[in-house]
Amino acid sequence: MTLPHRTRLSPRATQIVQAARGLLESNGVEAMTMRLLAEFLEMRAPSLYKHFRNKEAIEIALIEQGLTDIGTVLHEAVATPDPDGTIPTLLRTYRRHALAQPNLYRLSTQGELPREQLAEGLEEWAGTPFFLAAGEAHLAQALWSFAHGMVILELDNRFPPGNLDATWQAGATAFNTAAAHVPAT
Amino acid sequence: MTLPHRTRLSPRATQIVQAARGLLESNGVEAMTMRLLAEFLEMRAPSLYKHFRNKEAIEIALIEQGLTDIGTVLHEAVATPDPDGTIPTLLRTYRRHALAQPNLYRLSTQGELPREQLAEGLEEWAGTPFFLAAGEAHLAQALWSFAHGMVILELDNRFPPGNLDATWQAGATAFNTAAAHVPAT
DNA sequence: ATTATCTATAGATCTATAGATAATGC
DNA sequence: ATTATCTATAGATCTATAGATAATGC
Repeated sequence: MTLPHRTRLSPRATQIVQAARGLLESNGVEAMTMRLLAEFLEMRAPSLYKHFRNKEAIEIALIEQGLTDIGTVLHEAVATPDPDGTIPTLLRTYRRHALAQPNLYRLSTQGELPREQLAEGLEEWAGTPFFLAAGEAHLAQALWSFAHGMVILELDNRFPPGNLDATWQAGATAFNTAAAHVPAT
Repeated sequence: MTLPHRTRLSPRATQIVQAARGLLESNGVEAMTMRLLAEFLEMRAPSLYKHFRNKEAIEIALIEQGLTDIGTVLHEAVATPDPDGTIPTLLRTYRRHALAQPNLYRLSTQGELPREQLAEGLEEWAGTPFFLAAGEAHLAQALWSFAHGMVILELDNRFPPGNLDATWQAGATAFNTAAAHVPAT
């Protein structure tokens, strides 16, 4: 399955998005202001508006990057054969990827998506690995919800102290068992 | 299991929190400002500071209310015998409750909790029904993650058009099967 | 007396536009 | 010529404090 086309950006605009990503990841979403971004780039805030219509346009570029990155690693994960089964592999990959860039993960998965401004097909493409692993659309969505819930609760430090690996394992087993009962097509 | 004590508030402070809840629910979290809250109450913003130290204190009262409400309905749900099993009932109740007050749900379940300022034991008490339904701590956390992921993705309009009931059903079945294999204590 | 309200205002933000100036590309 | 930058600044916020005034409770 091939990656949808993303909005093409000028070299300078690409630099700005990279800087925004760095700022977001190291200082959190509340640091993602035009002023701080400009400061980080050693330029003045109004100059940013020659490259992006407004702040939202930068956020959209970041969301596209977040969805592209996550889709890339998940597609790779489900393509790799694993004796444990593809659901545990998918979940491990999902968790590792999200925790490695928590703030970009949040930005691209929380809140409503500005779909009409996003590269066509990107969102669906990024979610397809769940379908490939679960074998059926509803179970796939349930599996995705479990993964997202786990990640976001872990990032928000909502779990009591304990062994989170075992929690992932419990969910993986439950979904793996359910997937085994999906009739093959 | 008995509800932990919450911070006691003066009658006027209670009114303010109720107004804040109304404002939050009808206008979203970005409308939850001291100015708009005061306007809603037909008073001036500085007067609010005679009742609450700062804005965070109001948010904390709201979070306590959110956790108390959710805990109350979930405890009731798992106490009611149901031929379908307690996991499907718990999930149905969780979803219905969250969707009925989406903004309070978000406020009390997203982001880090200011635990040291929250009523002792409240968070744990609100989550106990998952343990009662799943029969084991790790499966309980996985079930909670599934429920939270489903709700938050539904609220954020992240699912493609389709039958969400079937998705809940798929998850419920997966967890129900897993719970059936938990050895009874 | 005490408590709740008010007015006035400090002090920090933020996004975004207008118009001048410097740098680059044909 | 065009594009990228700058300075200056408009116009909206926000939270929170200080101190005056009105309302309430003993």
